[in-house]
Amino acid sequence: MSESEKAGKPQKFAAPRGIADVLPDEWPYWQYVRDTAERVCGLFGYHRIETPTFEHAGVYLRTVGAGTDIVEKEMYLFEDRGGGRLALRPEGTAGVIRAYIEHGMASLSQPVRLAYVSPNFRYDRPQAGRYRQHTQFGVEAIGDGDPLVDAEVIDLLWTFLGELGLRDFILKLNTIGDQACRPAYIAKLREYYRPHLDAVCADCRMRFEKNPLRLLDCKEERCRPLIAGAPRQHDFLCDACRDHFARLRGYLATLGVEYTIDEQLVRGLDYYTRTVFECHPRVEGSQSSMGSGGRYDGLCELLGGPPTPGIGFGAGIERLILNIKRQEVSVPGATAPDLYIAHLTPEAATAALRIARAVRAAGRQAMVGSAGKSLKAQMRHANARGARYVAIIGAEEMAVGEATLRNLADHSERRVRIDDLGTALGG
RNA sequence: GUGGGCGUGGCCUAGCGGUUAAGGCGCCAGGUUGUGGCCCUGGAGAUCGAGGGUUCAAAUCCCUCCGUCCACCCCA
Repeated sequence: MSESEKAGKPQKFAAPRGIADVLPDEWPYWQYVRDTAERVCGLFGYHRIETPTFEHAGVYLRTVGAGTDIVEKEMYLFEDRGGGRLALRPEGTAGVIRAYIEHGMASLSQPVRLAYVSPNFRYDRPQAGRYRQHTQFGVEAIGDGDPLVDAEVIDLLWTFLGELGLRDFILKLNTIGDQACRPAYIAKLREYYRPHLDAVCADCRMRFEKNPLRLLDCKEERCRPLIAGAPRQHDFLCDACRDHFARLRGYLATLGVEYTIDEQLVRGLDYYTRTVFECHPRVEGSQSSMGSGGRYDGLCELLGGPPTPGIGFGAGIERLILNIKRQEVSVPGATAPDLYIAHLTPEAATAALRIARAVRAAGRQAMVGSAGKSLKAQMRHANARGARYVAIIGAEEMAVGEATLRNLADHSERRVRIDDLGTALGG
């Protein structure tokens, strides 16, 4: 029991750590990003899918990877009352693949093109652009392993960022091989590192065991020389992977997508194969990634489905908004009332209600003033809300069935029949 | 998980040991009888994050906890 409860006062609550409210002032940014995502998905023919906020824990435990931070320390795991082991969604892809398998989407024409905007949960330490609940716009193209689809998905992300009005972003691209060639490379990498394990940082010793690919992007100064001399993944790619990557690069060149090959780029989830990519501003800040993803050709099988290739990306809306603000992209603001109805008597209040309904029926935003407030107060309110017109209705107007219609921009006033207000606002 | 900064009315900030904690924004109300934006006046609103300690005296110093922000890590 808290101190305040002992004192008999109700406890005050704050949102849980790392969980943010989106307040009305922020909403225009959200709406802008969501609308843009929806529009671009429409252009590419990606259809919306909505999977549940929680799944059987195994959906993530089996796919994301045993050594990953997500599984090891970030998942929100809980039991329901029936004893089922569940997990709040930590990432978007696994649940979509589960739905793909469960609903037999393999029998649709492939690839199945899906898109979603949904909250993800990770128990991580919050900081700028990092939350315990964040919202991802994600896209998945499932059932076609050709690099043409890789190019399409990357183009979708690229187009999306461009449509958002973001500038100066670039694409980092890499291939991390597949089940055929990656094991051999990892063995080679381990062989190379093994004699030097006492020279590298503690994190790298752990990476050596759990996620050797990550050895390559350690930022510790002492680990750098070793990285420089490490065997390169690209030298170990099988012919199929090499060809896949080469064709993808050709497609991207055609599209004019500006990218840099980053052999250090690996992903935090184990299921990725071949293509991995990440978009970020040319001038990198922390947490500035604007979207990243990759191919996951073995994922479907991990969830008991047929062998099915797939590729997708996720983009964090909070971070996109961070970048939108940093780049001062202008977004459409909140809407304002077309008509604010100020009323001065109880009878006028009733009329105001009727007028508001008529105006709204004509497709325009109407707001009724607060009862019992002075005209001055209502005018101030109308102005603060950015109303275009104010209809003033007092005893004088009521007597003749009219309203005084004031244009707040040019201060002009005229009398309008109350019944005509719905249409009197013009264009 | 590691390191650092910060916690004063809804928001931003002043005060950094000594009378009733100050200002700005916002909110509310007035500035003649029914009229906004600027301006003026007034008002509401703070147990100075919480607990403990030092002191005659603490928002101000010390400790603990909590929260928050930033960075590392990781990632969206």
